[in-house]
Amino acid sequence: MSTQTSISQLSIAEENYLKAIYKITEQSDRPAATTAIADHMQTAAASVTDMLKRLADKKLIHYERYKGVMLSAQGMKIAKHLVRKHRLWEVFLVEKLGFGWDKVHDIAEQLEHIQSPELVERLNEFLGHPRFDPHGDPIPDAEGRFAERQQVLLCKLAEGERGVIVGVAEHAPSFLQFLDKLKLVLGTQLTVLERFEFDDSMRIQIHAHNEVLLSSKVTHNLFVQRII
Amino acid sequence: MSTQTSISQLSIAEENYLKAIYKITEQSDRPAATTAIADHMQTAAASVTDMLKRLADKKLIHYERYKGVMLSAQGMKIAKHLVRKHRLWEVFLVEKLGFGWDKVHDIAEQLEHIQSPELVERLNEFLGHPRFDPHGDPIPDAEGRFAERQQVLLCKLAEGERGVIVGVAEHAPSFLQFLDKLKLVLGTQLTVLERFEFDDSMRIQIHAHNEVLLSSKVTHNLFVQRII
DNA sequence: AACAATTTTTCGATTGATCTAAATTGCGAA
DNA sequence: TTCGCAATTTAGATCAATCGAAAAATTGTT
Repeated sequence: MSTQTSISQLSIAEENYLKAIYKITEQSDRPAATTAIADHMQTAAASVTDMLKRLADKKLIHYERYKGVMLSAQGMKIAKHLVRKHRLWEVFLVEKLGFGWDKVHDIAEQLEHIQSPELVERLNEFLGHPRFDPHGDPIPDAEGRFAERQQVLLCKLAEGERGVIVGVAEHAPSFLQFLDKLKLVLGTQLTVLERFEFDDSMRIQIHAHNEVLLSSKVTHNLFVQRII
Repeated sequence: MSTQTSISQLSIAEENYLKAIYKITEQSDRPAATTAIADHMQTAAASVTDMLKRLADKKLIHYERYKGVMLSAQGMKIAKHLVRKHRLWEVFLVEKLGFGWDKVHDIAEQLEHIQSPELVERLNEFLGHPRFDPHGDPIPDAEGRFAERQQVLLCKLAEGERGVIVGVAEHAPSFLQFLDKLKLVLGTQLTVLERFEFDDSMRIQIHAHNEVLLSSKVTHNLFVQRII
């Protein structure tokens, strides 16, 4: 057993900062800048600096002034647990309560702060140990491990290639509602009929008969798994 | 349609005070005293006075200094909505996630602060519109109306009378665990075999064969519905 | 290398929620 | 009726979280 710091009761604000730092550093693997965090959290840069000092005192981040910030092992653990909770609750809201995938983010944003390890594990059980959330994002397991998946952006597919929609890179409700309208939901199979270089758009065949023209914006935000 | 004040985004602290005032005034119908609130919330009396001023400014309570406090119509509405959410979440935790009835209070205490009217109504639907929570307490409907039920304390039953357990007055985990041990769960039918005046205890028949002696403390905290 | 632009931090202040200690009010008993 | 105690409020302080403005550090450009 490791030296359990009892998941050190954090405030909601502190948890939100950890999650923001996680999201920012997740992509680039480089330290998160103060302004990047401020942008992500819709707060003033001065507020971020204050909080970084507090989080550093609690050993949740590695912080040197003017140098950006990285999560410590403990901070990473908490951040991943928050992501786990967020995504499990999203599955609950969509699968059990029937919410649309465009409506669940804000509610899950609140639910992820509920403190109860047993609740999380029972919820996971109740949902059948889902590995992906309603947007196709992987749900880390209790130890913080993510499921891997062969996925590429739709824009990477060549003419004639087939794929199945497995996720979205963009989570804006308007984008998700647009996908609903076009019946481009997770699990949908498609074939690339034609690619137009001049504007990066693609003509796509969905199911048997439907055929749609997708803009660059769309093809760059849809994850598919190739079907060979 | 009424003049929806948009359920005026309150802080968790404010919501907790409203609920405490609700619980205290619910029984006696007389104004809640500052110290009663302080006891209930485990805070200093001075903190209560501060908060009462803030809640009075927001028109959620009727407050005159030194005179105690009552909920306003708006405050009552919010308090009842909190009770509704709390009890619905308790049903969820017990019925869907398999928690024991002695484990759900603290988690529901957190979940009741989640803000989303749609979530509450979908949860209610999902749970099959329950009218009572796992402890037998009534769940107010969306308009704040409670279900009525013919219930009396077990200690009110005469020798020979029969009843079915429908609720508990005391919610302490230790009491609930004790009831579990004795298989005195909600829905259990029982018959009063004998009453002992000297210590107010009762000999009770449960199901077909079981027979137990219940102390005054127990019989004064179990609600039963008479079977005629 | 020097300087201008940008980023980040510091400073001083505010708000909400809390506390202890001191002052005030209300009420019951003598 | 008044005196004393308990309840309540006020006063003054703290802590977390936030802000705008000013100062400091870094970065990039010439």
